[in-house]
Amino acid sequence: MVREKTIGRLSLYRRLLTELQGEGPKSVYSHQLAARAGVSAAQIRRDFMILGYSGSPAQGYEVAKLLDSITHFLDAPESQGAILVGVGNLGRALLAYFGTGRARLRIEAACDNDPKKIQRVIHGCHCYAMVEMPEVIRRQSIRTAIITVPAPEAQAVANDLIEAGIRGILNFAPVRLHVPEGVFVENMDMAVALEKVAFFARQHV
Amino acid sequence: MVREKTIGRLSLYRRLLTELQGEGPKSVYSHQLAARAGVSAAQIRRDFMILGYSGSPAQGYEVAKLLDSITHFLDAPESQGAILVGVGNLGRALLAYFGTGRARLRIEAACDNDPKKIQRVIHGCHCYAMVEMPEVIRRQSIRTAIITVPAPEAQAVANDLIEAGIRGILNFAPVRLHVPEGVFVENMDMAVALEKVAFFARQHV
DNA sequence: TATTCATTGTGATATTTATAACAATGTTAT
DNA sequence: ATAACATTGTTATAAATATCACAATGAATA
Repeated sequence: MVREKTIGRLSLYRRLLTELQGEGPKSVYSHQLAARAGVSAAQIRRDFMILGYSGSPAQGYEVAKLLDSITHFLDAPESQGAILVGVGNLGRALLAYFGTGRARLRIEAACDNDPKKIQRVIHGCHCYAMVEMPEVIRRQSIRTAIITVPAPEAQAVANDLIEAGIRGILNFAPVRLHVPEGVFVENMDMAVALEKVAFFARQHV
Repeated sequence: MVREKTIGRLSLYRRLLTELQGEGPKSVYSHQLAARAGVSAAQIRRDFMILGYSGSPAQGYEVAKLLDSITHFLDAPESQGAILVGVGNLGRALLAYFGTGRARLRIEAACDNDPKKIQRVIHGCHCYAMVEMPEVIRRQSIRTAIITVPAPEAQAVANDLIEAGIRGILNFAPVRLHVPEGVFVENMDMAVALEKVAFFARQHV
């Protein structure tokens, strides 16, 4: 019943609303948020239906209350951690990217099997040895993982992660992971994305 | 008429088929490729309908001919270049990631406004000053761009890129770009992706 | 040669996702 | 007060996407 695309947009709306809040306005209309999000106003109102918060036809939505509603819907009651596996170029870039803030969803640990990285702190995140991974995941009750290892290792890493209790994987390795029922995988396949863009760059002329 | 999702999958199939070719088999059945791609066999056969290449009910698809057909459909007749703007952590990681091979689609140039990076070669890619960007794009007939600049700069960069002739953008900045009709944008919003994974890691229990 | 069989290509159908449309709301202007 | 208006919430509709189902194919076997 929960639409996958809707979840992604709610996350986007939350970020946009947080930015908006910093600019002053206490309330916002669907069409204003729509313009920032690059979606239709109808889409926004439809997405908000699952939140259980209603705006007013005259004032629109109260930014603060809307943010509360989205956060209540999206986030776990307690703060949630993630683990990143594979501290190569891309892994480090992601550690830096996610480093700042995000009280509710942080990368709490990294893993690699390169001795030069193990027990180091990289962009503010402690790097453990691969063998320590299951214990870290269990100790910190982590359910979300980011895979940034080379393609040939990705499936084995995924298996270990799932074995240790991971239930959601953000996969940057250019491989389709085979996972059991109940494990959610989101693929960030950058090679595919770039080829898609190149294709439509020609079509859309 | 060309389905966006289909293009992405064709790109994926091509990569999987190239891997497969290295393993020996000269032909492949839809269900074999489906297993590797993590989609249904029917999905594969349907996607292939736009290629104008038919397999045989007995032999399946000839890998080499299939690869030719996909490449003929996806790629430009001449090789196509891309430009990357923003050589920060993520930008460098992508230069490394896309560095190897890809004869038909290469990152031919990078841009930044940090004097320490300008006129350097980073992961095999020459870094130009931002002011040189339009000229590089025009000279090398580049139509595809990757944006990895900080969020506040992304829209201005996009405007300049489009002005210079870019028609497809792979956007890593956590901002929705406003672009004119005829310009294709693919957002790689990693914060949104991670939150989505975290959400479904809890739901899918 | 006739039969069996797994597979293909594609029309029909289902599901997901997005848009359109509009009554209900409540503020503002008259 | 009342009318005019822009906006909301939601139902109805459309478009995009995925699955199902099966006749047609042609190699392998008998």
